[in-house]
Amino acid sequence: MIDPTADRAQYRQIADTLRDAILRGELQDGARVPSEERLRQEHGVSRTTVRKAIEVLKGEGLVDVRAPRGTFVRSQRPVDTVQLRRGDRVWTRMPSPDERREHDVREGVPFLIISRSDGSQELYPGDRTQAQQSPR
Amino acid sequence: MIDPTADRAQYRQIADTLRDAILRGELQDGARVPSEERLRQEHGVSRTTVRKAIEVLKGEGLVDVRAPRGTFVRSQRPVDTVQLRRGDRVWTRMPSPDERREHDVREGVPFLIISRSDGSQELYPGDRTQAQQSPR
DNA sequence: TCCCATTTGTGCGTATGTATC
DNA sequence: GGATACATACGCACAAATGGG
Repeated sequence: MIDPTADRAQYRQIADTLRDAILRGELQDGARVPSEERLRQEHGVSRTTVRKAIEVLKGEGLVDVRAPRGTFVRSQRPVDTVQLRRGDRVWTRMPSPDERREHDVREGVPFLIISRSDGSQELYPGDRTQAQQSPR
Repeated sequence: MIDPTADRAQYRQIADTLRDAILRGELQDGARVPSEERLRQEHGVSRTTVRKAIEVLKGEGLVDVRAPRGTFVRSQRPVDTVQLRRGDRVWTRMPSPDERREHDVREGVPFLIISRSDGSQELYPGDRTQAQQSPR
């Protein structure tokens, strides 16, 4: 139950509740998160507040909002593995909206970036890519 | 000038304008972004709309909101380099609010995660860390 | 110290649009 | 066509922290 008088903002409390449910596996990959209207009633808050909570989870890459179908728990296991070579460097940053479109990446999903020693650069969706050192 | 009748949402148009200014260097590292009230007047929209635009830029890690002082262009910090060893894997994901506090990471900044072959895991702030293959 | 203006944070209500089922 | 659900945008109000006088 959320507490309007608590030190923590109501929308953060709701986000905490949903995050817990996801991380505990109560809401599994692909599961539907209750609708904004449903959450609004459950927690006795405004729709604005519910939407802010969902925003938080989107920013963490935990959910995927597909309007107007609903909001769903995002599966986030790295599936593609990219091999690293000597001298390669790896870093990460958030994409711009244009880059998200171009690379088909959802909100809350960072890029995994590999700079090869020859100067070339490769961008990968961070929710399904991992880089690996050649085990030799 | 933003166009309320355009296909693109007004808050996205405002975000585009600000992003351009930042990327073109018109708003430099550490520079103050105009206040919400100022932007509201400039673009003739509601504060809600302005705040959504800022949200977008926060999500991209381009600005840093320090209430109630203002919103600032995020300055890029010096980059730490982490050495990769054989069998290491690298990936990325967004932190939760708790993790952001713990690792002193701002909104819109992803983690760079290194899994060592011994099973241990290291989390780094993605805005100031890169991983590198030992050049041997 | 105190007051005040500024600025962001949080939360409410409302309305309309649009895509899906 | 209708119900549902998310997107966008407006207005309002109050809180809290900062900084200047």
